Amino acid sequence: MKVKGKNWVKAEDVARLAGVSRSAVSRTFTPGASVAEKTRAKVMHAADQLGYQVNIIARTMNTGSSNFIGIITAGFDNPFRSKLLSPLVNQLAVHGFMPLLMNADDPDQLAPSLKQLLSYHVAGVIITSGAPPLLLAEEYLVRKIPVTLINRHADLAGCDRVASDNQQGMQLMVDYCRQKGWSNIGFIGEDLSNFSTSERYSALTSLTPDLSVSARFITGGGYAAGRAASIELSHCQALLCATDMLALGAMDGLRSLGSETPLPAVIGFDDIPQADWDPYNLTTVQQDTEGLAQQAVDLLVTRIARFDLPSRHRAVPVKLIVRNSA
Amino acid sequence: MKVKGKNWVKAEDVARLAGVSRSAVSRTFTPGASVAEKTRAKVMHAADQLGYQVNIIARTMNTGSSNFIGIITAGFDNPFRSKLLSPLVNQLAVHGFMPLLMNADDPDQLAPSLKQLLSYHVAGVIITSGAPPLLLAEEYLVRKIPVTLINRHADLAGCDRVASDNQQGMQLMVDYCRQKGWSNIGFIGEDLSNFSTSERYSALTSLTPDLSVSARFITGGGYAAGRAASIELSHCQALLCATDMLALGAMDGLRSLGSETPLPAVIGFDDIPQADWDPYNLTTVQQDTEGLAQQAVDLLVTRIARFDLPSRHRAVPVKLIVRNSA
DNA sequence: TTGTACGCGTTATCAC
DNA sequence: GTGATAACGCGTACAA
Repeated sequence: MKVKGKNWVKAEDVARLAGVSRSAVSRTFTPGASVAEKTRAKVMHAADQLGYQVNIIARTMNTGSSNFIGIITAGFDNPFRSKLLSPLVNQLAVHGFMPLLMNADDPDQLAPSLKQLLSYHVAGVIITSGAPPLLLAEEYLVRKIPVTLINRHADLAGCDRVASDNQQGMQLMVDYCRQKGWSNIGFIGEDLSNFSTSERYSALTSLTPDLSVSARFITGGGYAAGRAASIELSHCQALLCATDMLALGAMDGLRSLGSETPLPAVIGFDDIPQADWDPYNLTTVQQDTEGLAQQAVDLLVTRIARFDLPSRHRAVPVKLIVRNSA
Repeated sequence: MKVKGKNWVKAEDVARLAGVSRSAVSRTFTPGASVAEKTRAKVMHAADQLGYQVNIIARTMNTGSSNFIGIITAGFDNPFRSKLLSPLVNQLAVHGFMPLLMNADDPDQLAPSLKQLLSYHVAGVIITSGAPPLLLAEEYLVRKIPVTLINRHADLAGCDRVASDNQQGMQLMVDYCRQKGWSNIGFIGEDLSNFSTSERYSALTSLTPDLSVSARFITGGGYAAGRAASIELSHCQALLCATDMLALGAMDGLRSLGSETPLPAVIGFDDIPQADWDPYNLTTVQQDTEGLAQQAVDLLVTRIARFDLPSRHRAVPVKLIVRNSA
């Protein structure tokens, strides 16, 4: 005798109690199936009584299409990515999808992780900014599994992409600088291999042929990196940072110099919760995380419905939040 | 003709290519099954060639036990919870489990979420501090699905619990205060219905019969809450906070008063990354998130193997990190 | 509208 | 050690 650990209530149990066939139960729980109102009522009553829940595993097996979506991201410790995770999970839930979370902190572990995800027959994959190289994602596209990138470069044909409007964001920053009369500008970014940094930087240079721009790119791109980089750029009038983490570090770096010379203004990008804290009061370009999540899920859902679509790209508008740091 | 979207490679395909039976393929991928080395080699070769991955959905259906673990948490925006999420996901992966992430930000949405999770036939559930009332979790225990709580009260018999050693943490704080000669102490916490706050507060009162302790409990328990509460407690010599977020807010609240009177020392609890930032340099009790995650998963795994176990509780040691705020 | 019968891809069982 | 066969729980074409 097989010892199955659990004794799940199955459709057959409900059918027996309701005095109908098993198919009737199945139809009751299948959206858009045809069941007599009276039968449906009987079934629902019996189901409630037994605490029946459709076994999604079995349903997936049968229909061949799962409602799992892989979310591949790195560094939950990064406040912006955490901030993005919430609406992402919520949006997926709205569409009836269940996220499978994969941590890509360790680049070496990414390949096996992606492989493993495959065996869950995910309906789609969302890859966020922090995650390492995604040549591996090709495996998904070959299998006609949609891949959506958030704030990443579209290294791959056939996958959709949503990103904050970096061009607009830098335009806002530059306009603000001009308005203030700052012409000697510094830029702090992560590695140039980082999509957000490189796109924001190239937007900046294209917008400011007339201004003096000195830039520092620091691997890692966290608080400490910003802190270090700012010290080398203290002669600027304004420091534009590719992320808020860099900006907050920069502010502290500048402050550590003492107040002998006037300190540069600092502008960030993201609007993480910490930007609003007293010691910073950071002026920053706010990313619309709700919007990013909504667009990403929408792209994914439509492509799941129909894989043969041209690659799409959506830019989500950003907003300048003026506080005291600039 | 049924139109299945994908053309997954199945065991049968591998079997055909390898010139063996489907069972041989299954055995090759089933840990601890008996296969001739030569057969295994043939199978592996064919599998690699076709890019075969075991269909976990089908395996789950058959064996009756899934490797899904539900993680129920609220507020990824809380740095401490984000910090905990990483090792949790990693630990689960180590044991071959796949986390299903449920956001419990909206208490009203929690009930349906938990119900839904049930239909994935999760092998177990982890509930973290932020999540709303868990009477609902009883549904799981009735079905013999293990539930492990992290930094929560064990409202329920039969579920395991892991928490930082709050008693020890408060002892460290109090010892430090005595050593410094502070006898007029303030405490800032979230609601008393919050487990961490209430346990830390009662530990504090039991440890300090001889000292004067005034306390403020503020719903929400974030940065703003700490900021507001601190102002009412500025007469104290030391402010002990139930979380780092409260502590950081408290420091800023105190600073906003100007430096007319000497400001109280501030000690936090968590050690989130922001505690180490320049403007704060917060002295705090560090929670061992790796340890919490490891213990939680261990408890879960052992109870999955054997449900009839007495309720267990594990306290994870904490550590005082002395910085400049106290 | 309802019930019967089959198939989804895998693992477990049982003869060989 | 290996291959045939029976489950696992559900959706659905088909016949009634």
